[in-house]
Amino acid sequence: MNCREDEWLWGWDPTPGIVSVWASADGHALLWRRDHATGKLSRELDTFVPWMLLDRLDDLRPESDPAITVRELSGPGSLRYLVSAPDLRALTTSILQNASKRLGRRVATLQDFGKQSVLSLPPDEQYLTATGRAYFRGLSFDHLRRMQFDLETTGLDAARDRIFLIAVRDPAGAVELLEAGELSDEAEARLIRRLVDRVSAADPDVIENHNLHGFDLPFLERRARLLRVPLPLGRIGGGLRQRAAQRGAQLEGGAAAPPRRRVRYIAPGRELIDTLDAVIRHDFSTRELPGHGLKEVARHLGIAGPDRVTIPGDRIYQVYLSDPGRVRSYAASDVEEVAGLAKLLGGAAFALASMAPRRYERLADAGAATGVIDPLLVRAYLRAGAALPAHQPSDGTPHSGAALHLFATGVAHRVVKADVASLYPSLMRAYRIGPARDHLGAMLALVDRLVEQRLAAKSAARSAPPHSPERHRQEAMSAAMKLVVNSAYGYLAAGGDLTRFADVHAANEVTRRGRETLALMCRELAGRGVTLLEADTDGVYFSAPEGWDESAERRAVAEVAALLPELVRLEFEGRYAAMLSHEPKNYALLGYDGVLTLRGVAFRSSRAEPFGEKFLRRAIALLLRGEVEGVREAYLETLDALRGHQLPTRDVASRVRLTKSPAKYLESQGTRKELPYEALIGAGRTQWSVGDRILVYRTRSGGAGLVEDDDRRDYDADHYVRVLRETFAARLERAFTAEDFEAVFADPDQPSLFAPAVESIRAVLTREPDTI
DNA sequence: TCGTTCCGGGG
DNA sequence: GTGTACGGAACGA
Repeated sequence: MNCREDEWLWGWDPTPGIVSVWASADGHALLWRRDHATGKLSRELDTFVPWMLLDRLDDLRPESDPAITVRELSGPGSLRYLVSAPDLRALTTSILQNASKRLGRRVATLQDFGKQSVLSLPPDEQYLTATGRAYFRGLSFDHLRRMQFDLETTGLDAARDRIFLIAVRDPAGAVELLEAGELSDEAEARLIRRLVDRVSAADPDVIENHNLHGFDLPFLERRARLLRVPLPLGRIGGGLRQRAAQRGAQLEGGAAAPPRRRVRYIAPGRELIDTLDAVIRHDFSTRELPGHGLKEVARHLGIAGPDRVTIPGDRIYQVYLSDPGRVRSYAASDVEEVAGLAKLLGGAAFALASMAPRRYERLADAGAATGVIDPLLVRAYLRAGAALPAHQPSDGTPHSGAALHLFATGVAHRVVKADVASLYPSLMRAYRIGPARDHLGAMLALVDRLVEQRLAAKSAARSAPPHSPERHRQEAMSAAMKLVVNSAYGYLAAGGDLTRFADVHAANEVTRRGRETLALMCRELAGRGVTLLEADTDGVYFSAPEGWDESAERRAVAEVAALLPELVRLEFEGRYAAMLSHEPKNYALLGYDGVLTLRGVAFRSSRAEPFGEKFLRRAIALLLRGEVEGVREAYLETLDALRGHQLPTRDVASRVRLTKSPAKYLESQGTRKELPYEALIGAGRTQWSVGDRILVYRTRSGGAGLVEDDDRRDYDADHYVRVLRETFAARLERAFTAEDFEAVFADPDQPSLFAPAVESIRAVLTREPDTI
């Protein structure tokens, strides 16, 4: 760590082992540090001089308070006065008083000045920014003492429902199940006290769960408050504290309270980590997760055990009453999976905490632009002694986006995907596009450094033994760096005055270069004889001419790659036997290994009836293999199965989430009947909770059916036959001429004299008018 | 039908 | 003293 750019990225103070920081406005900072060799935790008190940045000195009276020091920073930025004082609160009060006098109106908080006039960070971030310290130096993820707990409750409403069981996994991996035994205030209070005891005894650095901030902590806090049980989950006294947050617990506060104030909880000395944040962040770049729920994600990532018990959320307490063993197993699996998930996906936040001057838990849920890049830039400017530019309102220039082209629809063969990895940051680097007001060039310097060091981390990960801590560390570092690099563009493009250095003109220049690059790729590929299918932002699908083998495909991509600027790297991303191109961003791919991938809402929708999804998968696989007769057979079989009621009711039902309470639905029932609620009422249910998910279908008698444990098979076959044709078979429309489509999906009950023979039908590819 | 708002997750 | 995801589904005239 010697050069200036490295200090911008990592800070400069080498203090190792920081696992938590708690600083206060009077200049005291408590540090908890873990020794990497012995694993021992130490607590130390440090001091710092609280500071803030101001754009003017009008409201300071240094002559009357000699403890206040002012340093003027260099350069053109308007936040140019670095003001320090031993006590932030006293300084703030004095500034506000003076400002109120000067302006002749009451100025209540620093925020009233507007962020163009003042920058005042929370004490922990002042401390980290000023000292150049950061979390976790010399530690790997496994050095952290991590504890997981998961509440099982009788429902979702903390005002009414109770906690009856808590699964706790200690840092050594032992799982313990705490149970209330009965539904009473005393039993529940005892249960909460036992949880607090376990946390104190294990003394973890980190507490983790899935949706910890959205469910477990707010529920626990509310129950503890109602039962008057103290909740000292942190390492210093007192209960939980709060911070404002975008996602988190909706604060209840009366009906007239300001809407949607959300908070997250803080337990000083520990870091409260929600694996849901890590999942969302991961899916943001991969876009491959089926959902963000713990069970789905654990299954998808191979963390779930084969004997994982699943119970629908609204049945957990009922099941507990009749078969407590199942719920114990369920809850134990939850904390095990959370521990696995936190390690698998949480490494990026861990790595970010060793760069940016913020607490680990803040970096785990922060958006990368305002949450990571901005703190890095603030620290860089202060380190350089340079004044910071203030936020600037938009000049009205609209933001222009990426390109999207659909060149052909229908079925194509020998499909190749080529794309530019990290297109936007590459363009920023290649053409030196950065924020106009960033006079230090810190943003581009950071992006350059991150890209270079990411390559190093990737190669270090590859050469480390699989599953080793070193491999995990390097992979996590690489993921973190990718996250920051890819959000650099988002930082530029952020609307309004959200980010300090936001610059629409620079952002538009990036997208313009992006469109230009994509167009060049498409033209050059087409010029080499391929058929373009679809191009989106940074990548293109094309179909290779008959007779090309993989090396010919690669050669074409490499030739085009050579025409692009240095740093903009076009890569051969994959090749597929066939593709069904339906609409922009909606397509199916059949790999040479036989694996079928469906993309886009047309092919995967959460509400889709299972029989239709199964038909669609089967029909598309056959279609892409050239077996049109098979497609017809699949269609006829599904028709027959529906008409003969051979399919279980579950297969025709849609999964819907309830958004109206019983009372609210009864209010509107007169004006509009809705299938899900009619199904509930028809099944004799008068109580349900908003958020419950149910399976509903349309019955033969035109009513609404609720799928429970039984299988009544009284669904309206004609209705589902129409659904089969109109919503599922219709997804194959582009694959055929209109006449052929009618023949393939003709109803045998309504024979047509002039239909072409299905065995002679071939799928087609149709050029769309889109040109470049 | 179209624009706008809400949601994702947790029991 | 938070952060501008994104794409579908539900809502409200």
